[in-house]
Amino acid sequence: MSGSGSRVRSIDPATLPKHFDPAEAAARWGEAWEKAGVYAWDPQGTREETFVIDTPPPTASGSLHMGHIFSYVHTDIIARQRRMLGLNVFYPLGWDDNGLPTERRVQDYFHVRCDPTVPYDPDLQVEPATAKIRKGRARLVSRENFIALCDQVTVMDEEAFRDLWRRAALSVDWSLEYATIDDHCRRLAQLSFLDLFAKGHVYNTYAPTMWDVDFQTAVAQAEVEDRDLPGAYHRIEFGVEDSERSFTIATTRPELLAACVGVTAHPEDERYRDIFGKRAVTPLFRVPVPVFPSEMADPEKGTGILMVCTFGDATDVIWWREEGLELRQLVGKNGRLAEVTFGEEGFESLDPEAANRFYAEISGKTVKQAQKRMVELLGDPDGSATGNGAPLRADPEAIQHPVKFYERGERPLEYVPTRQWFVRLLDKKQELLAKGAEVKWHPPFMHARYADWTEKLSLDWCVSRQRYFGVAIPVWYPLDGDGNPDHERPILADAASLPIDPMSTPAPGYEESQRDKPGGFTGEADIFDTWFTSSLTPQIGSHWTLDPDRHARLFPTDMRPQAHEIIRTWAFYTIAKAMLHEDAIPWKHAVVSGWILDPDRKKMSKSLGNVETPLPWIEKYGADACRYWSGSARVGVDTAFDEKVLKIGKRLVTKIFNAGKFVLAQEAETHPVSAELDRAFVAELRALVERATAAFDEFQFAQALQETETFFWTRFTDTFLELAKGRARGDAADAAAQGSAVAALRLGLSVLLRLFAPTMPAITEEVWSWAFADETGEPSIHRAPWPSAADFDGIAGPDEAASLERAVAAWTAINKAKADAEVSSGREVESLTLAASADTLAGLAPVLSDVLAAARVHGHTLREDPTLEADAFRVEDAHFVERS
RNA sequence: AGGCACGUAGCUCAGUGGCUAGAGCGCCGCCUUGACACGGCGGAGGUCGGCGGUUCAAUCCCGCCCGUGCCUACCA
Repeated sequence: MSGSGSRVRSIDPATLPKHFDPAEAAARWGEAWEKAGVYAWDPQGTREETFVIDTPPPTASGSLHMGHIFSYVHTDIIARQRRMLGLNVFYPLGWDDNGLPTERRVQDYFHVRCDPTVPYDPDLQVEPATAKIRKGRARLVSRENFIALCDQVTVMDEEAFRDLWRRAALSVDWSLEYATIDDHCRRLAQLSFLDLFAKGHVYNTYAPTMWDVDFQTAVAQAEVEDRDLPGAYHRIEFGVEDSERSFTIATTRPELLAACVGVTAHPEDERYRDIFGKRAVTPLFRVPVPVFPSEMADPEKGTGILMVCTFGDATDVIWWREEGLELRQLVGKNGRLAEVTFGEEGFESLDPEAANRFYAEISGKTVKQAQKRMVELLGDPDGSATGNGAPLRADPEAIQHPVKFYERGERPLEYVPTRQWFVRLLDKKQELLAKGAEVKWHPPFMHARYADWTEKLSLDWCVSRQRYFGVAIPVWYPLDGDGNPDHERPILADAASLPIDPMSTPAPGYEESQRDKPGGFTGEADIFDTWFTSSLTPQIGSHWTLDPDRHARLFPTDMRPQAHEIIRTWAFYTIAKAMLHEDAIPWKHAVVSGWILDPDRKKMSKSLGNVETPLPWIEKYGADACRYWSGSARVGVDTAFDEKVLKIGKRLVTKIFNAGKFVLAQEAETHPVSAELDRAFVAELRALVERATAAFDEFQFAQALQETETFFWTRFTDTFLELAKGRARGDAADAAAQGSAVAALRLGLSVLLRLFAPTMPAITEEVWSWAFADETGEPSIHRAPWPSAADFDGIAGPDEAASLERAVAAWTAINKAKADAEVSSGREVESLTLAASADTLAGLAPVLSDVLAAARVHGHTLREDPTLEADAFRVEDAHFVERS
């Protein structure tokens, strides 16, 4: 165990810059990492040695904020730690660019609207819209041109995101980049549809569906949100056919009176029992409608009796279906009241002439306009069905009530009967719940969000959208002799032909010339819900059905990072897809990040105007400091944005830089760790590694960081380093003692750098490169082995576990004496007396010289004082050297 | 209205059935020290949201309440 004359010294501090420049280092290392392929996934790795991340594909809508940094850095920290564990990390990044967010951004950016009836213009050039252009009417462009503009904008937006990810030092493997609109993803999504069709999990049907009148598309349950809006109960008197009887219903949607197809009340409601089975007569339109009892009617609400319309709400749809009521659809796809004629089939009236006169007043109006006019009309006694005067029996009673909106929409959803494709899920709730329970959620309570949503699911998944920028549904329909499509017998695309667009490719067995001709075919114009594609991200990465070998290596994935507000969409649909396709779970762990809140604890979002854009912060504090901020927030916990944390991160980076500089500048003979103080430090270090590793195993990166950071400051730089400093510099004559100190300091630095590396990749790589890269043969710390027992091989434990603690206590006591005397803690001490219990003094002996050196004490006396508690020290009779 | 989470120092957050409840920032005092003034040392500051209960012992477990946030439900 001799140094045999070999010496260590790695750097001359004079050659290093005084301060660390994070921006310069980040740029330099970013380039080096990419060049060296540090983050490359090895396609030959087995499933066991591979760690697969199902990265969320961001919507590159052009708005970047700290929330993006926050959650993606969480994932990156895990990725880097798993890579250091020796795992073959599969860490792709995709872009979820299809769907409405992109369409909306394109509409705004160019001030255009898609109109499928406009012919394609191959030479179309559109400049970004100016404020002046936006004042005019939007330019109408063809479907093909619109899609091309979407492609153009997504490429541009993705560049901004890609730059941010690089600046944040995300260790993604860019060779695995994909976009949900690219050929591979379109192919996968269409293959998914074919598989679901073959297994009987999809169907198309004509039914009332939630419809956004602005975007003019169907939407799924998961995309619907309630908003509290002011409304009003309108009390309207109805008559009863062949009777003097009348009753008053209460409704918030008087504009749908002409769509009334029934009246209902609770079966036990004494007030209305006599008219069940009779026909009520609506005012104004004089339409007879059945009165029926229903358990769903609440006697406490309104007047206890209500009109059923096609369609005012979800309950109307149920009544309509269960009671087999007429369909009188008034609200059209554009949100305006359709033109109808009373007296014709489906719109029977006891007085068609009056009905049509009244209806003419609201026909073609928007729902809102129609309501206003309707209230006026209801004030007209001529409209009464009973002869009791104006049908509106009271002033409207203002209420506040929840109204369903498409989450991105501006006007309430309407139920409009349309033909849509659905994935059948309602009959599989139990299986979906079982699959959700198989996934390990972090934090565990996030599982409740999934289970809650799944249990309360009330509609199958509507996957068709009447939009343009997205993945086409790969079907056609044969046309009969009259040109009517047969939706019951869709023609499916051949799997080998995917991806295809049925609007530009003819159906198999047909010629393009037969498109939309009687006896020919028609293409499905709808596209898929964007979640239909993004729910396949695990399979997109694994090349499901296309490359079985790769699929076996990558599916199911290990980790799905995501935000909690999209558990009901992305997480739910991904679980559903994996189950329907392969009866599998898509990932073993779902790691759910919290939100970034502004200092007022409001969610940071574009619509609230409280977003912090990340680039200025990266420039001010450096990527490592921003990552430190992200990495200090625990999984699943909402976190307020706080600049103070960035400052702390930057301070830590500086401290690592300086500590590294000091440790690696020490020159000594090579010796093993042998001194008591050093062994005590190494024992603590070993325990730290165990705690940090255990935390990472459970995806608790914040805990690992906090443990490491606390240890770094309080056990390493502020204490051990200070206590061992003198010996390391060679103040003691003993070369072995000096070598031990240097070896322990270097081991401490090496281990701490590696523990910090996942969170702060640039500074740790920088310091690593000064010495350890060559020594270990690991050119990048990000491929270096994660600290483990192997790092401490051959180092004996301390004689007493508390040696370091005791040394610190004695040193602190001397420092306090200096503080009390208002002298610098660096002041030399001529002499002092150190009092402590006999046992404590005995325990201090092996580390005493380090304490005295650190405190710069020249002469000392030890005094036994049995009144002092264990490991308590008192400094007496201190005489300080006068400053020269 | 149900469910979930949260409520700890001025601020941002850790933490645990048991010594005297912690960190950083901020504040006060001292120290230009030899890796680091982008630093060091010392200090003040808390009825751990409230009320009950279980326990030898509760900030932690249980119940109720108050407050905050989120998810879900609620269009007559």
